[in-house]
Amino acid sequence: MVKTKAPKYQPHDLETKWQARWEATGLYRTTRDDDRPKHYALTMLPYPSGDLHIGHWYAMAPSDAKARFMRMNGYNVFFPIGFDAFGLPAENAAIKRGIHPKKWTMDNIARMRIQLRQMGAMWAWDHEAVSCLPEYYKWTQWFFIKLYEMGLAYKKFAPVDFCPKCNTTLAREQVWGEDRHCERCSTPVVKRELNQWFFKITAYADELLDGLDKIEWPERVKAMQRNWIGRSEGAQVTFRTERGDPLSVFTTRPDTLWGATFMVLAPEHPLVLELTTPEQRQQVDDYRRQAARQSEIERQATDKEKTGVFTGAYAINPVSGKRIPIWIADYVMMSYGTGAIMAVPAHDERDFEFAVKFGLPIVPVIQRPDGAAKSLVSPGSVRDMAGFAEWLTTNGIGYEQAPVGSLGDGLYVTLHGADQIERYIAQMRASILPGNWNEVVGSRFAFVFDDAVWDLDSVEAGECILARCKSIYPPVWRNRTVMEMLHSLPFYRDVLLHAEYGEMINSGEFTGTPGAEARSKVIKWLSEKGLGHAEVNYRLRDWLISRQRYWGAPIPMIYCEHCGTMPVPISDLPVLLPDDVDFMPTGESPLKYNEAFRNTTCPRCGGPAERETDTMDTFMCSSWYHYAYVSPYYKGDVPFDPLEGKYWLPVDQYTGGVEHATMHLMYTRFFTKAMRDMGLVDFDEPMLRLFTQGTILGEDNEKMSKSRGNVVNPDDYVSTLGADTVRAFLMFIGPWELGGSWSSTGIEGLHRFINRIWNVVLEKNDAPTEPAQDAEVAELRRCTHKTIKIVTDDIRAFKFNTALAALMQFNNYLVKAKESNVYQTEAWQEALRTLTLLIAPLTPHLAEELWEHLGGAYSVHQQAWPSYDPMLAADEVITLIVQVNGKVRARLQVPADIAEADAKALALANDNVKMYLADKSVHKLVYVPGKLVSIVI
RNA sequence: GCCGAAGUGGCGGAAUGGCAUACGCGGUGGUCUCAAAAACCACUGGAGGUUGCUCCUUGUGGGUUCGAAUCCCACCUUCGGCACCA
Repeated sequence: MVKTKAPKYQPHDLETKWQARWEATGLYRTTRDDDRPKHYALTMLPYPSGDLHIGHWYAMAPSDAKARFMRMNGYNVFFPIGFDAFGLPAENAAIKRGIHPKKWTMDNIARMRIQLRQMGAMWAWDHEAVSCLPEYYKWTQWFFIKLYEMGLAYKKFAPVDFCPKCNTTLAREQVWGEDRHCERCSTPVVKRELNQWFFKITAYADELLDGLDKIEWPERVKAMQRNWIGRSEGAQVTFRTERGDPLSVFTTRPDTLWGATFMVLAPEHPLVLELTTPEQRQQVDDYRRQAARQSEIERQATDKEKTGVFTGAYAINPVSGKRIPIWIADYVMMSYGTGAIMAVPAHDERDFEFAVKFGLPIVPVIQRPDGAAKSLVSPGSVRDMAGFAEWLTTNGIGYEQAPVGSLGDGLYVTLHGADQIERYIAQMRASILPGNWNEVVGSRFAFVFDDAVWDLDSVEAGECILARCKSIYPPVWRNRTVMEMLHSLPFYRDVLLHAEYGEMINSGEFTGTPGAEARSKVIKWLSEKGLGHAEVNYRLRDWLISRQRYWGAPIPMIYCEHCGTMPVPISDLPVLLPDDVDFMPTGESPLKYNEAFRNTTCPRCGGPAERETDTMDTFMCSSWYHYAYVSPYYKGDVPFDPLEGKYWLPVDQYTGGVEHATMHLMYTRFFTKAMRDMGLVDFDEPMLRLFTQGTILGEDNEKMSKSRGNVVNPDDYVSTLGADTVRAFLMFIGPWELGGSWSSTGIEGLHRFINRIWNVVLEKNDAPTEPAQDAEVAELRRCTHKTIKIVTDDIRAFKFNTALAALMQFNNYLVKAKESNVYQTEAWQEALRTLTLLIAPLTPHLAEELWEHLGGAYSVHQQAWPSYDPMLAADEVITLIVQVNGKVRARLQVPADIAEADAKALALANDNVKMYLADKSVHKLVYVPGKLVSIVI
């Protein structure tokens, strides 16, 4: 057969040609169109770091492919792009190299625009938004003022990380390592208290939580947000100090109130100074000073041993009336709940640890649900050790005989259930020798003496028990509490405390209340008595938006000595960032030293006033950028054109990195809810669907970094293999949500595939000499339509890797079919057109070129997505699997519509199957239509 | 510690109750060439074999089922998030 060589595939020429044509014809310009359903596709706003790296490609190319797919499926697709242009790297470049942040940023954007165009994405460049331009940040400032007017912005003192050597405040990501040192000079950072602006995101905590049920986001991201919001239900209970000051605590376990044997306040708690007795003053002051020096992170290190000091003061437990000591400790955080806790050491691990360390009393008030208890029978403590052991065995009680220190062998007994415990104690009472005791711990805490059984059911009981034990066995003189004594025995440790719900015990009138209703009953009772009420607490904190930096949107607030704090009048926006500032770090905003900026006049009294000199967190800019896109730099009196917004919003499909799960994605949801309450939008959630892609790793399976030297520069591959190859390879690596590693040989393989497509479409064979058989044509069409189905389903579900695998398989089939008589039939032409349309979202330039060669009308990207015909895709012949006792013994080619009886008969008649059946009788025959016959013998 | 994701050939991965290892990379052999590269073709999980076949294999151990990579239980490893949150 004679072949006419196709022109060589020259990706670079072809891609620049089509990019120019797409631009010239305005192919991706987007306008409202009420005849088509709209689809707002969005990929996360890039930061203009300088060069487009492979990570940008990995995030954006598949997102573009999906947007193109939606467009071919009849949607009016809006796929905008812009730049998150404020932020630290620009300012650092200014400090280090003397380039103005604006110039650095705008130069980077200019370079990235060119690189982004090389990707061949369908971006609506006419909607580009750059967040550092005054026309943009005017609206960022507008949002600040609106939030302020709604009471959602407020100012308070809050700590920032500060590097004493660089003399500058640091962002969270600039603080590194366990020892929390400065990213640039490795000096350990210190905390500084500064008066800063916050947004009251906590006002929407419940809505942010509940809204998660309404959006199609990955469960992983929703779980992270739920975790971050950290809603916990419980009660607020008011204790009183002995002097009478109210002292409120938050607890999730009001059912354990009777077991609250002490209280702990955060060292910063305002009541501490008043409560501390003169004798304890010195210790408390020292501890408070030490706690203040530590960073929040240091304080929160879990593995650290508990510390604390006694204030000398006492409180009254409101339910038991008992006098309990008040301590301070840094394991209690001022920022959560009320900054004070009731400590229930018997049912909280932290309180237990604290109580054991400081000799505070521990009383169990909740029954163990598992009924487990332990007892150690010391050598010589019972009348007849062997007989006792025998009694245990005959009563089905488990024990182990092992040495107890150097005293000889004892019995380590494990009990289960109230009945066993009861009988054990009775038996022990009968066996225990005078001058000894035995204890049962766990499900019951009972001390068996020769004349009585004492239960640990109150603080006082504990004291009596301990006193008697000391008189019997002096070596325990050192122990301050019964529990401390028991804790010294490792055998007991796992049954001393539990945090489960269970029947209330030792709790006055509530004793006997079942675990399931304990919490609600106690809360109801507390409310009736006026001692407390149901309460919900959140882990979520308000959003700190002040940055002591130059390169950000100035916070539009004015401080007047006479009129106080007030927002800049809307008509005066934007508050322009001055160009002429000194960036040298001082630990404060460079704007503070710009007199022309700082000094202003009061909009109310006209007198001299000062501007706020801090700028805003860049997460502010990115909280509303998807609204800006619909009409960038809008000139009206709201941030975006309401008509455009009404048509395009909200975002239908968002894609981006999972690293934004709790910051950006939480802030933008908060913004949308606030915007709804301002009357700007009529929906609750900004992004209906979210897909989070994984990370692209270096060839060595490690995160790409300059120091590792495993960074891949996409430009190198774009110039040689072409953008289409890079795009398609990134999509082929593996499931998009899992990320994957770069492979320089893998991308060659993809390039080969693209070349094979090129050749199968463009290389001309001689016409076949014989006409094609019907069966051959049917098979070709079956393959075509099956491929349409797979590729459609896979791209819709972001499974680009398997979509490409299906296309490779289809192409491999076409390479063979080309040598047969189906070549140049109508079915052949259908196959080539289909192949071209199916690859259009993945490799847009290649598809456009091939489409032109096939005689299709410009542009391939405006064509309808091919539909598949299930009748054509259906198999005529299937492989019927025959199993004998679950093992495959034969594969039969049978008509797809074979009758059950025929299939079974064929299976049983197969020679290999017969060998396994031999003379045995068939016990069961399973038939799955179209799949298999399973024979059980 | 809690929450989440993942574990399959030499490698990336496919298959979510019915042929394990699709597709690609790598490897081996071949065609073409003076030669090489490229391209193309064939083979490629392991072990055995009487080669028109068998056994083993999806992190480990159990279970459910005619049948399990897939469902259930327990455990191990890796990665991500949160972490003294009362």
